[in-house]
Amino acid sequence: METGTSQREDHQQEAAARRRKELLEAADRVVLRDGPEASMNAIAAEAGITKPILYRHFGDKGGLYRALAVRHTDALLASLRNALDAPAPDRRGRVAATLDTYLAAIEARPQVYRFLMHPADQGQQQEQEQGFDVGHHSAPLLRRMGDELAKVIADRVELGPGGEEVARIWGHGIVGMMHAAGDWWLRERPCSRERLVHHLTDLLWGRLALVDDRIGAPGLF
Amino acid sequence: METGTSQREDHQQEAAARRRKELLEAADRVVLRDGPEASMNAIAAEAGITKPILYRHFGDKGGLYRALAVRHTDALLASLRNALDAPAPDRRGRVAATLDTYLAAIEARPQVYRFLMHPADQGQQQEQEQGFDVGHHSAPLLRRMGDELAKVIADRVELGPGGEEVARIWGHGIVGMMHAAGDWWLRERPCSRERLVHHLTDLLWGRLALVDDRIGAPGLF
DNA sequence: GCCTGCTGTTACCTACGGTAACAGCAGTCT
DNA sequence: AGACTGCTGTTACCGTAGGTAACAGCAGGC
Repeated sequence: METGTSQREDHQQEAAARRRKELLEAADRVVLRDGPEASMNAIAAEAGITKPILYRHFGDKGGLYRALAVRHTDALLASLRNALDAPAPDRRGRVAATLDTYLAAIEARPQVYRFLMHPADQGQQQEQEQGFDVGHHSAPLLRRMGDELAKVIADRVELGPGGEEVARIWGHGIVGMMHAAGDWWLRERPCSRERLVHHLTDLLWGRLALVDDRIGAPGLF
Repeated sequence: METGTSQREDHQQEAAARRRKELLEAADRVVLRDGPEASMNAIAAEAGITKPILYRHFGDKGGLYRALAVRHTDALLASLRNALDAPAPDRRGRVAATLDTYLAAIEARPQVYRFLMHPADQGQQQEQEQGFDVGHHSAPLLRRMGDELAKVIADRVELGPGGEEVARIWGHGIVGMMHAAGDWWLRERPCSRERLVHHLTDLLWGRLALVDDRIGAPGLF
């Protein structure tokens, strides 16, 4: 019959999924320790096994890295959505809270951040039916955040005709602003997180348009 | 005496500099053809020599890549400064022109762009007295652009007390916005360059603060 | 003629990603 | 019971990449 077989298959799939999780956790530890250039050997050793098993589970290095990235990206996106939906007096408050959530996350775990943002360009092979569920879920973090924010903007703000296009542009632009400023801030720590959030929100709120030209400057910029 | 020796040294240095330039041009061709993961062997072959010479000139792969990046980055930054200084009716016009210059550049030579922006994280070794002039001139493009824009903002806009901090934050934020939006746009080509520039400038000009909430939305974002 | 400092070579090392080929051990089918 | 399947795990290997001796030749200054 089929039930016996499928029961067994279920058990095996379940076991495989558990194993996969264990492997991912081991990989996580290594990446956290060694940075994004952790080797497959090192990860296998940390997991207490040898390379071929890793390859059976994840196909290739890119597969493993994608799986890892998906986990972290999902977690970060969830907390961002949370901040975007949290109660706050006004839209500006919510935007500031979301920026702060992001910055707090990268501040708390810079190694993870480095791994997600600078994944050493792990090749652009197409789907190729590897059999894993990673698919296009693996779009790098920046693009995924941009897309998500675009959706939120298109949903919640009235932009008139062509608004969807504007929402996408703004989504990716804002995410990029947050990312670059965060990256720089994380390296140089030139000020507190609050001040950074405040000034970025100011920028987004159009203060650039409002400030005066410097006296003596040639009226430029 | 010393004059003879130093004359000779001058000649040698000069010859070395020429050679270096030739090698860089060869490397450039290979990178343009093969993308950022071009191998040292391939570059050496293109230059008509073998690996050790490359290593004598550039120390290691990172050194070569940095030297290449500096060339392209300098060129791009020069054209951006140009756009920022060009005559335009108002500040908004200048900002739009600068955005457009950047986007036109990455549109014209996406391979170079990919090489500069996703340089496969070529390690973070400190200076180490390698003897080359690369030094901290090699800060990745994004950070250099951010710093440059920060200078321009601080110079030309009156931001009041603490303005330098604000200028740096804005500089890196704006550059990040431009970069992420450009990266996304280059991949998806969802609209013309003009529209992208227009909407980004709008964003920078505070339209986000001005638009109404969508009717029916929970008043959020 | 000898030394110095470059250019260039061949030949090698190490480390990494990736892949057979094989052994063992469940549970299933006959 | 035994053959079969599908996993887990291994050792041992391959190709290629970055990087490094060690050595040969060739200019010019002493």
